[in-house]
Amino acid sequence: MPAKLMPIKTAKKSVAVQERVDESSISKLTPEALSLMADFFKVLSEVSRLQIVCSLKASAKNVTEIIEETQLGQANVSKHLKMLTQAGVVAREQRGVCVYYRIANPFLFELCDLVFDALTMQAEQQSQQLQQLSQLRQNR
Amino acid sequence: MPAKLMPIKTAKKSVAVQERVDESSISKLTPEALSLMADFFKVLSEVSRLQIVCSLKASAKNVTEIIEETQLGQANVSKHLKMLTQAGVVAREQRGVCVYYRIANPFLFELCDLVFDALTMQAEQQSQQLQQLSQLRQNR
DNA sequence: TCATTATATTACCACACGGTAGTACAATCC
DNA sequence: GGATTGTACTACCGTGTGGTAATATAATGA
Repeated sequence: MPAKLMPIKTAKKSVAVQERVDESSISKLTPEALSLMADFFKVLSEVSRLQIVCSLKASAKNVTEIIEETQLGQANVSKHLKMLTQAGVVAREQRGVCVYYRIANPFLFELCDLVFDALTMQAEQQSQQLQQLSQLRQNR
Repeated sequence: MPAKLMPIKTAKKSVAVQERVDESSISKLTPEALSLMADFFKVLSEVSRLQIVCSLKASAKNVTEIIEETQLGQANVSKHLKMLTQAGVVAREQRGVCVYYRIANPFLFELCDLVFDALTMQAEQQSQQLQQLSQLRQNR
């Protein structure tokens, strides 16, 4: 039974006890905890997997539908879905002959939107800086 | 000049125009945009780099200090710092002989805390489900 | 000048991983 | 039974990348 996680707003509830961390802090995490985080990020660090995740945003889909939407190879999609499932990012559900996958935790979309916005702003700032630079060069 | 990005709360301001996306949505991103996101996640998908990022949470540090704190090899740290710098995650600043690095965008910590909380809750739920399962087995 | 310190770079190895062809397997249909 | 469909798995190849030793470079100090 795939478990729904709570939305971000209420997520701070009970953090694993981490001998006196200054409240939700990355600074003193053990290498093991960092390894878990790294694994999570690794799952999201491939375009194909992000494509699959995106294709599941609107609704749950079976493998064939995912293949059609992403234009990825069948074995490839199957492999990625296995990884996404093991990571708890998507949930698997057999319906008759087909196997449907869905996002296990809507938190993922908030996260991706956040990252996308940050990257967008970063890109904007960089282009602004380039503009300022070229203006400086012209005014010289 | 490393640019500070805005905190999460106000980050939604100006998203790159993406022909009628339903407001901050991953669902219809181009493969190119997904590729940028994947690259960002890939930077954070290695324990060593997360260790370096963590070591910079308290304050900016030079390479030698980072090496001491993380216990990583010098060439290794240098390589990772280059990658982190190119990704815009950390900023480089030469002070005399030493080179100091600092987190370029505090947004990163909010992101990592969010992910850590989510992973923690996920782990908690899984252990709860295991408990329930073993109880079911006993009551049988 | 020579040694030392701080950082970066290169070359190399080992390994992980993405993609794919081929195969397996179950269910359904003819 | 035989063919087809939907999904998973295995084997394999090529590439990317983390770690490290060795080297480079620049600055500082003896």
